[in-house]
Amino acid sequence: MSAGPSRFTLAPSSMIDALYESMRQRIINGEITPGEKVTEARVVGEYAVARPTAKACLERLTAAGLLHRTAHRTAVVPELDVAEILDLYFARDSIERRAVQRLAELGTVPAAARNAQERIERAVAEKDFPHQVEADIEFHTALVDAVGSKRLSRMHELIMGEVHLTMGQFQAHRTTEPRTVAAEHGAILAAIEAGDPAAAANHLSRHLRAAQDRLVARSTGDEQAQEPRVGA
Amino acid sequence: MSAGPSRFTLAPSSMIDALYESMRQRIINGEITPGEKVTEARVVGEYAVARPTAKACLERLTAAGLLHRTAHRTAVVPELDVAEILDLYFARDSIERRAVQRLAELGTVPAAARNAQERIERAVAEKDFPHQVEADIEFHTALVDAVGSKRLSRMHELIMGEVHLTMGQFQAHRTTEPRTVAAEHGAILAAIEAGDPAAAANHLSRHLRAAQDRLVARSTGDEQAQEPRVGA
DNA sequence: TCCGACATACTTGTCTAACAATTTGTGCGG
DNA sequence: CCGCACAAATTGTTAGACAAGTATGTCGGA
Repeated sequence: MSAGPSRFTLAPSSMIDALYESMRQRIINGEITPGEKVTEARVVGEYAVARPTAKACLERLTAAGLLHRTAHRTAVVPELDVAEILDLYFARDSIERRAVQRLAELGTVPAAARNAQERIERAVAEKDFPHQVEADIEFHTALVDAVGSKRLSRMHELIMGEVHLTMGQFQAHRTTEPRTVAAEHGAILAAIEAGDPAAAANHLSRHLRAAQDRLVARSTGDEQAQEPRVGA
Repeated sequence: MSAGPSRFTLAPSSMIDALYESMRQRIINGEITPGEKVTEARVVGEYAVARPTAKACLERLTAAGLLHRTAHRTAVVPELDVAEILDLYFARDSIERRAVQRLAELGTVPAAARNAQERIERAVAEKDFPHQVEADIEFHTALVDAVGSKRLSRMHELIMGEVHLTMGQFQAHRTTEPRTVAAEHGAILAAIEAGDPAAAANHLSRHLRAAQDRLVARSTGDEQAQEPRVGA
């Protein structure tokens, strides 16, 4: 219609949304390290926004599990211990297992999942770890979204922030084994296509279990090596 | 300790929390009917609070599914159609089914659940429908919480607001069958105590299916009787 | 030297006031 | 009867301010 002075706003149309996205990226990519304090005043200073805006942003991040906050205390980026990793993956398995079961019953393999898997392989070839992590998240999110349940997707989204957080921190150690991951993803999709709910669920649970074990192994191994090393 | 001028604040220590609780009760009990608009200015006028406070309250209610809101539009109490009821109960079943499975594996019957069941029977005897609904919610919440997974509980909480909403609206029709409900609850607990995950899950799914069918039946029946009647 | 109480600084919770941007409703004219 | 422009209502965001709570540091006493 009117080719007037309208600007295309790729920004999420809302100041708070944009803030949230930016802060989310920074936390996930490890730019803001676990244990680091994030005050409202700091956000105000870094982005030139008003304090209520920063406050709303921190509240959203807290709701997504990317920040921890109590009463009148400063928000901090959480460092998940072993118990919380187990809890997180139990919740994750509950949702995704149900999702792939339903998908197998319907026999519908989501195109978005195949798409994400291709992107994973491309990122692996280019040794682009951030995109590899992102594509992996998208693969699992695509599975859940394909069920078509708004509420299942919302519940999944509620915990995937924390999952992303653990993987982002994990990425610094770059000990992922992309070949195994690709094979496991393929097995899940194959079981869905074959219409075998039990097999799909089992493949998924094994896949998640492997990821969980890697995280736990790193977490316990890091216990005495808290400080980041400085030299090679 | 100074026994000074400290007042005992039973209110949830935060203005916004108190507001949220009050509004939540009013929406669930049907005082604010589905389809009714809830502007920020209205909340400001009714509670004598500042607009930012009211805004934060509405945002929380929206996150809990008790209000629907888009962009610059006024928030409204949602009326769930059949498709959304099915979606809601699919999500609910996913969580609670997993919970009772895990409980049966551990063989631990939560005391809070038995407690809630007693309260249901008492409310039924006194024909106190609001408390009956509340105790029923607490029964199911107790099952999930007993698993001990913070994140599973949070996901459950995310959708139970909407469940409470449907039951609150349902309550006006008072067509629940308390005897059947008590028997179904008992069967679930028995299966958990017996350590039979599959049986517990099946009992639970049947129970939820029955509740869902009642809601759907009412919803389709109400389709042509939209307006509330004025006379007896 | 060590421990505890008080004072101070920092951070968050909430309010008042205001302006900007967007949606919705209404009335006029074609 | 339909479309367009204007006006009202509502929300998004900002600024500044004060109160309340927490954490920290210092000082005095044992």
